[in-house]
Amino acid sequence: MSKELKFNFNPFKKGLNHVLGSLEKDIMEVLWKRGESSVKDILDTFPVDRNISYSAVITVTNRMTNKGLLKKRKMGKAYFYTPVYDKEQFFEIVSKKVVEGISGFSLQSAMVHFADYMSQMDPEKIEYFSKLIESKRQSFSKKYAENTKKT
Amino acid sequence: MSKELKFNFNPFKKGLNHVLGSLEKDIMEVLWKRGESSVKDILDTFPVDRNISYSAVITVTNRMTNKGLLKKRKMGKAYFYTPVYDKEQFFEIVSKKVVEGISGFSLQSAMVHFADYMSQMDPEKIEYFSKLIESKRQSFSKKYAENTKKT
DNA sequence: TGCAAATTCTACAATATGTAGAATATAATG
DNA sequence: CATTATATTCTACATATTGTAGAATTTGCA
Repeated sequence: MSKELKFNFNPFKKGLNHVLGSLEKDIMEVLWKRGESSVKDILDTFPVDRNISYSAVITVTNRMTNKGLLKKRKMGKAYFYTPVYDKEQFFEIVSKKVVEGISGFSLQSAMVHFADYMSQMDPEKIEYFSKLIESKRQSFSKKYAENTKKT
Repeated sequence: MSKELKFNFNPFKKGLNHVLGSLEKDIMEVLWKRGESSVKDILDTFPVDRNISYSAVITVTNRMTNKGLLKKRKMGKAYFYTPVYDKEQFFEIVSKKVVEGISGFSLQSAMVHFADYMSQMDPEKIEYFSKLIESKRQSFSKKYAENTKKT
């Protein structure tokens, strides 16, 4: 029943808007900050000059629930919404899926451009990544050697 | 005037369908294979049982032109379409943009998942990437050292 | 039981993509 | 130059996603 999380990645947007619409993003951020909240709670966090109807928010929270982003629970007369994934998990899931997707799309290009991107980063990041890859490389060699031996 | 290429990346699809709709993909592939072609040329490459109208193809080729995927040129009575980017360039552009996007989204996660993905690849890929990163790392350290010296 | 508050339903807008019919334009040819 | 085959343009509908909201209905609580 619980839908699998599906999303698109828009490379031309920023931050959460890579993955979420503008209102969806605002709602997610409110929920990550406040935790379980009602539509009224969410509306209350919006600046007064943001003219957005109760209905609009409810429609979007329900759509997000159907998309697997939120879960809802009735308390008193209102529904309260909670993110299915906390912020860290969400970024992890998106990153994993996009990295796998782009690697499958063109591993060679992905490697090159990732390396390029890294090279513009601060040395610590590159060091970190370099070591990460090296450890992967070694653990793989080890496994590979073992398998070879077995065969 | 010539529009900048814009696209979305759908991590849940495969190959070119990560970026293109089904008909768009088929058209791109025909054009990459045949080179500059008319709508009729494109239609002729489709299997007979694929009932698709002339209008449908023309509409999509024109939309692709507006999106910056194709350029068109009148020859005789018909327009002929050509990809703005060859296949390799196109994969490069998409990879670069998506890698930059996902790195900006969460560099830490991207690094980890990219390393994970690599670790499932064959050793040659990991070796290659390991060396790529290492060379980037070293050239960066060098530049960094120089800049430090200067300051 | 009655009302305030919340939900559901429905619907419209914009964008993206697939699809195609009707009307119109145009090149080539007799 | 008129006819005709063919290509284009225009328009429009379908589905999907996201933003938006009014109207009708439900419901919890006082």
